[in-house]
Amino acid sequence: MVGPLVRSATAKGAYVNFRLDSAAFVSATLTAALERGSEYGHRPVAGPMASVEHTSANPTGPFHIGRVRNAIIGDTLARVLRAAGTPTTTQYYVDDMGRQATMITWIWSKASSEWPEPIRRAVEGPALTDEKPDARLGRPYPAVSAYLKEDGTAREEVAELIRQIELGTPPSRHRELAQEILGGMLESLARLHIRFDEFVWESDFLRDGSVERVLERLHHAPHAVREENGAWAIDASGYGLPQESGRVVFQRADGTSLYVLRDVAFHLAKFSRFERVVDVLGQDHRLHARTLDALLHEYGEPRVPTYLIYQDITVPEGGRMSTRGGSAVWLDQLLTEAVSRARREVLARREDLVESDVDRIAEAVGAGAIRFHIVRVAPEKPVVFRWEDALSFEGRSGPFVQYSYARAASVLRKSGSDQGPFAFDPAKLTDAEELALIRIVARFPRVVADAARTMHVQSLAGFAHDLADQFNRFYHAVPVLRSGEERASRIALVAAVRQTLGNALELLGIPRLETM
RNA sequence: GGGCGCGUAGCCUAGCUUGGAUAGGGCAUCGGGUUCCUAACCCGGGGGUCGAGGGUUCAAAUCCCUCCGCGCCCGCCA
Repeated sequence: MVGPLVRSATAKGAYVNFRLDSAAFVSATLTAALERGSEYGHRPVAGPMASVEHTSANPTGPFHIGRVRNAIIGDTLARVLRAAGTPTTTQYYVDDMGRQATMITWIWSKASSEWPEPIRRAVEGPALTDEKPDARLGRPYPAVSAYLKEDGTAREEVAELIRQIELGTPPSRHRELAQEILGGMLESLARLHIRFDEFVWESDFLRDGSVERVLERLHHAPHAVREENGAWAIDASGYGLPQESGRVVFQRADGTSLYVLRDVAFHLAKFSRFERVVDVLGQDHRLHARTLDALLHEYGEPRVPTYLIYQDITVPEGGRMSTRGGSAVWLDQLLTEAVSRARREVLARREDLVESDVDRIAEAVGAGAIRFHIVRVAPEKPVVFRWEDALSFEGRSGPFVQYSYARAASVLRKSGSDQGPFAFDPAKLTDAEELALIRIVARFPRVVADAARTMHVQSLAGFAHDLADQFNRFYHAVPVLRSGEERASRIALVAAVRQTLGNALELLGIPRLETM
């Protein structure tokens, strides 16, 4: 039991207490953090590849923050997996085949003078041209959706477009419209430092024949049944699925494919490239996930994806965020609000900054506040959106962590040896606040590995807060630059904290600020 | 009705997978701290039947059962 780091082990009641060799522990921790630098807490990249599919929102309009929860959880997970040594590809599944995207094409295929009156009325308002494409092109969407419920002729027009898409002859502007809207959506996510490695278009699985191949095999699956009207289904009674019919239809009577069938094709493609396949899904997709598992099993694919399910973000009045109900809080709106508030905070305490620095800091703080606010809560917990919580810059928040990082950076700047080398003597780091701080720094690699294994991305936020919190205590209790013979060692400790805090912020996708 | 998820101080939340020491934080509240390395900070106080009940165990927020409340889903939609 006793080794290089353990000085003694004693039994106490039901516990064994280990006493660490403090100097060796301090030395090992600081050396690791300082020498490994941006790789501290990471493991070498090796081994099986992973795919993380997240966000995948229909290209029909701007993000509301309910959808953004998916993006933030997924992006953080991908970062954590990579840090834990798993080569990870993020995938955005673009649904260009469903009614949603088709409704957009339907309305924009008409000159606005031909738009049905209720839709035209709904989008009347200030000039639309300076809006982002997702906002501009997505504007009629809620009205179109409502209109189709009332108007059978329009519904039939949309159905005809869907058939054309299925046949591989989509309306001319179909994909371009989706692409343009998606571009606007991604612009917003980029402000949260969320980007994707791949965009997978649903229609591609039809075009390349993989849906057809899946179909051939599924027709001969163990529990495949043909309905009287010609539709194909799986008798899912053995899978414990709650469908009232007991069946999962995967091909319509007219021979066209259903979403879950295309998703089977997508996942087979994933399994051919990735060892670990993770889907980040809202809780409303739980049943879809189980259905997909059942179909993969019927197909003969032994693997199933790992699902990271998150609960909806609701509004205080109750209910999910709804575009139609007008209860949605848009990401762009939230960003604008967060950044302008951050700007006020910066201006209130800094008079020495040039305008461009104020803007840059405000943008980083606003984005940091939003990301942290979402990721700090376990995905399976429901979240009620409240402005005052989302815009909190104090306590357990992104800006608090960013501030602590900037504070450490400031100390190092003033130390005159910002970039090191950092020499330390463990015998000089004996204060209780110092040791507490070092213990948290030492935890980081474990936190990253555990988060990757359990997909508990919220623990990264917890760690970042704990480290920032203890650093602030240390900062108040222990002088660094004004200290005597401990000075060099304390500077090294601050450097190790800056590095670790910076690495944690990187995993959270929150910008590091050298000053704020 | 069935399936799945959630329930921890006034509010928000960690811990639950792998059961262990006085259940950690944050917001709010009350009281303090700035001639000194960034006060987006720090120190201190008050505030808890871990939804309820039962069970397993030397030991339960954590595992099992029942119940209650809330959410989601149960389409030839996506």
